[in-house]
Amino acid sequence: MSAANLRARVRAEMTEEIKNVARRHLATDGANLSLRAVARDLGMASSAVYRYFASRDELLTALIIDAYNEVGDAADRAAATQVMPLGKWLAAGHAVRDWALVNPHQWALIYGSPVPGYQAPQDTIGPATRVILLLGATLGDAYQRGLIPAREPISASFAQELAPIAETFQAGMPPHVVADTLAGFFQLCGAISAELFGQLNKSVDEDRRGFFEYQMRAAAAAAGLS
Amino acid sequence: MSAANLRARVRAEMTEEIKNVARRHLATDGANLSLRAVARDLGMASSAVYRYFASRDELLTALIIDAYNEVGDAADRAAATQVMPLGKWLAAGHAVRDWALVNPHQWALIYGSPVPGYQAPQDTIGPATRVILLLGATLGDAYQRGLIPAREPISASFAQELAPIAETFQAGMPPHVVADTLAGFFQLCGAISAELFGQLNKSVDEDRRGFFEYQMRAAAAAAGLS
DNA sequence: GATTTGCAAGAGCAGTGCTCTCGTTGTGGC
DNA sequence: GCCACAACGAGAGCACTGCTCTTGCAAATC
Repeated sequence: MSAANLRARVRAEMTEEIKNVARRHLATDGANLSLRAVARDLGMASSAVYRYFASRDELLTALIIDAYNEVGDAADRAAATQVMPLGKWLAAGHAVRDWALVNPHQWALIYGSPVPGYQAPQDTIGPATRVILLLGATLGDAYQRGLIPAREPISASFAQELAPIAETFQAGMPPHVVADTLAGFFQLCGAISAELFGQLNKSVDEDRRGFFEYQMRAAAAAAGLS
Repeated sequence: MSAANLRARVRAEMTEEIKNVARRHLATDGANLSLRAVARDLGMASSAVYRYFASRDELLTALIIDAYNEVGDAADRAAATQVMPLGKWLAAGHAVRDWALVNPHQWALIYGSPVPGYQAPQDTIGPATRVILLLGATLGDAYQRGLIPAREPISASFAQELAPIAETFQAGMPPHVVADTLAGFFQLCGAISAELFGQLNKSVDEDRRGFFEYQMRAAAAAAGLS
């Protein structure tokens, strides 16, 4: 029994070890991850790595799923510390940004331009939507609590366009809440990516956190939450 | 004289030809541009390409500068067709998005995650700031025309933080206009990247243009322009 | 016309992802 | 306890990459 588990346990440890080394390489060398270099660091032949990951893409996929879950966990944890929707909204945003600042290359992996030949498999779409679902739930909760004032309804065609996305959120969310959730999420992604990838002027690294919060508050205010 | 120009003219044509083929490869194979493949397509030895570009990075830099200028030209042209600031703002946004939809890989090159070992040289920062400067000029013009209502001033520390960026815009622009310009630009980048890189649900590709305009209008409204 | 310069081609080096084969070693059935 | 079997690691090898160096040729200059 325990002997039977030996192989499985060693395999699980080895898989995790490979991912850890790969993450380290990702942090130093950037996105062009070399499987051979990872194998060298582990003191094993490059062909041996293929016993654990069928290809470089599959290793990248594993890292991507882990990254999505890490940032999703961070956002969930931060939101859980707050009671009011605006507090959850801001806490989640800061949590995502903090995680991105600590793990910039993993952020680039999931929210940057897609890796050249890489095609995201189905396994990734679940973890990928966690943050946006959290934001949607937060705004939806605010709407149900009456914290978001009534607004003239969005045009019918626009509402119909957003319907498939609205289904993945809470039932009964009006289209403008769905739209503002997406807009807020894109603002979040744009702000973090711009800060990370150097679009922002170098001289403003003093209190970027304040400017980030300014934007997240503006996104919440655009939705009617302030 | 004309014979002396022959070399120079052929060289210029060859340089342009290499960039064109490289752009075509970029559009089909993604960001991992192969210099050898480009050379093969041109019917020349790979080593010959190094007479025109010292390295693969230098070729990428040339493509990046061209892309920045292309999107900058498109935004300038679109804004010039409008007279009112909100019209310029929306037209510029749509022009950038339209260009990105036609040239997604070039968009990824300039606004996606940076290429692995690539370090942007000084030559790129000029063309890189054209779009954001246009947006800043548009909001600044609206402010001077009195189209943006007075707002309670931003906190002193926040204003000081934005000062270095404000200097690159028009003189006398209040900090909140600077902040809203940046926020709008990040919203633009986030929305386009999300649309291009598939963050958006596949079912909503019908009228994404409408949702994009919704976001750009919200960004303008956040700045006080509507 | 002689010489210097710009250019293209080829060979070659070190590195990559990935495949195949070949011993070795742990695992489950008898 | 033994044995077939599957999992595993290592090595060689293939086609590819970016880049350098040398060699020969054509154009520009003196």
